Amino acid sequence: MADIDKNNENRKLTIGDIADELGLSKTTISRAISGKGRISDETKRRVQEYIKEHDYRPNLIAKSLAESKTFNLGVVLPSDTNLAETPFFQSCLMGICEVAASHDYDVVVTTVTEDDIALLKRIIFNHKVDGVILTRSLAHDLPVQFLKENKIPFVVVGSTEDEDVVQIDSNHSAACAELTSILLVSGNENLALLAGNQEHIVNKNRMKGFIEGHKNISKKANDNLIFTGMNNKALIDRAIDRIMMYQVDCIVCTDDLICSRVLARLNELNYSVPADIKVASFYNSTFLENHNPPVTAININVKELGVAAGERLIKLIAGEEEKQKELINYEIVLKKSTK
Amino acid sequence: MADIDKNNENRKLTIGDIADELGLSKTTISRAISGKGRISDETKRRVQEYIKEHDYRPNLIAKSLAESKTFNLGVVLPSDTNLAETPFFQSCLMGICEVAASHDYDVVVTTVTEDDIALLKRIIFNHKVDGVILTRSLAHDLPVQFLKENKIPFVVVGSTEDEDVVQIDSNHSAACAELTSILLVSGNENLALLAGNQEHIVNKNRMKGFIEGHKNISKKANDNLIFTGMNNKALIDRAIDRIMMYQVDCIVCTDDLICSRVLARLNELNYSVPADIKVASFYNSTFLENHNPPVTAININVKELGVAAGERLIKLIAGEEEKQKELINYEIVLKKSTK
DNA sequence: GTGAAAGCGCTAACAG
DNA sequence: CTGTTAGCGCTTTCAC
Repeated sequence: MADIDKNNENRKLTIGDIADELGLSKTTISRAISGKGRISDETKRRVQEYIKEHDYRPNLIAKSLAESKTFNLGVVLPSDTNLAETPFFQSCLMGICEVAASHDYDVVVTTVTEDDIALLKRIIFNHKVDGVILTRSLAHDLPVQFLKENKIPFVVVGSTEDEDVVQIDSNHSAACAELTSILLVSGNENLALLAGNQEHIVNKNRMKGFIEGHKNISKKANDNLIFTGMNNKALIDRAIDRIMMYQVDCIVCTDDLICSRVLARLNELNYSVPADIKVASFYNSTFLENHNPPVTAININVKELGVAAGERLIKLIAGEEEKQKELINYEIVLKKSTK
Repeated sequence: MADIDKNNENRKLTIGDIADELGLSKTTISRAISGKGRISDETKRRVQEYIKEHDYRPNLIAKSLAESKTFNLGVVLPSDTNLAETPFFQSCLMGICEVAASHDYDVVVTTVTEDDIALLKRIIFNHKVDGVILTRSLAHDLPVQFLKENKIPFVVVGSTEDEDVVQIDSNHSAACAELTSILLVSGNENLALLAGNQEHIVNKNRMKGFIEGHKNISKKANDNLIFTGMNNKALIDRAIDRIMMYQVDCIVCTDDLICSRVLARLNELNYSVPADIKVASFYNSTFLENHNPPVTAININVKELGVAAGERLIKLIAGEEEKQKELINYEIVLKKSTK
């Protein structure tokens, strides 16, 4: 008989069970839960009491199917090896998880490389997510192109030239310009820049800031002292050799990874910071803070970036359009490495 | 008429559409796709050809509902702040994503803190995942307790005393014992240990290894030189002051975060490594490799750990039981910091 | 070898 | 204010 099933302790409680138990219809139960549609306070109360008491948990899968919504946000992390070393993505993810949960969403993560977005395609074609957050921005951005083509709501943490794309970023070029100007007016005649992969928009913007920081005080950056594509130890070491042949006062790095190698190399060569040469970074990290001497850098609250991205995506999914670009604050932290 | 709907370009192709189009039943299409049940090679071929041609994507949500399976693995990341700085979790996650995708699973992440597992409860009660991977192991482990009570398949990356729990880890105590012995027999009389939070099983095991490393060569670790709970700068600095009053030859740290602070502090105090004092770490990182001098440490392939965990969980979900504990290899890397 | 029909648990017109 | 009914897209008995 049917009761056998219903009495089975392992069986999860459904909306139908509650309906039977309370002598109501499934619709009414559904309404009591969602609050949609008209329903008397009395029945609503009865239903909600029953739910509390019996610890009912709605089946989100069923809801998903009925509403064609997954209540999942997709987060795309780069799996290009060197990037896994950056705490940036992790902090950002934490922020996203936090907002997601507070809006009753969950987070599905997937990885891509610069030229392989198969795993992103997977979660889209399998209908696993309602929208996507990209955690970096590239010059030739496959994910952006793909998501636009497929009309999937998405936001990017970072900046792009593409005006239709919703972007959440800190104002890297402004921040870098500001720090650069500060360095220049505080007695540093010649700055050298060690910049990362120019395929990454963030690095481009930081370099732009470096150049603007010069312009802002009517100087011109020395092209011979700008090194791009500093992806590995060997390249950085070679750049430093070149730099030390000029009258450079301060080495500026676009990120903490480059900076960390720069500091190690200077140490190896027995140069002392800041006595022999100063060092600053456009991206802060605990390592740079812990370093001796502590390193001047630009601080951004990455988790907040994730939170903002999550909130925007959820609004986008709900169909609420807003301004396309959102900037979060930064902070310039002057430390001993440039004093 | 019904055709209006069917001709709608935006509508996703369903199993029913294919059935109509090919003059077959939904059942047959389903069988052709899954390979389950009897079906003629000819029809199977026809269906698969149609699918390729029209780029059909099955709706996993519907499949989930029908099979009561989500095809999602839950990954629990700690959101206790200091841990976000560790690339460990990120690398581990990359590994999990990789296996997941290769087995047609996706990855849902959540966060917990030492004493708040509300977000883990969320994904379980909402039926968002078929199983869970815990990425750290605590002495008083709320997630483990909760998952056991609710009979959810799960594996932990790390070790626990609880024998029923499926564990994937590297053999920390053995590795640490080995490194400790090596240090002792190569001329270091007195070793000091700076250990992290003992609530984390991994730190306990590393400390155990440190002590065993002494025993193995018939020595005894000096209790006065073992410092636990080294969670912050101030505590570490104070420990170092104490250490420098003894005849310590080498400072051993349980992880790279502690080690990074140790190196910075020694530098501040104008001690030179390895001339004045040697330094080693039980956990390697790019920072320690990039440091000058490079730091002796224990290397483990974290991504591999994630891969193993993912594979085990997928088997567990499929109902395949296996041995409870799995150890992956480690490697001891001797560098200049202890020479 | 194939199909009809029921069902997974929920939502959403449409009636009353 | 509440119930009836159909449906989301797929799987799975059970017949034929």
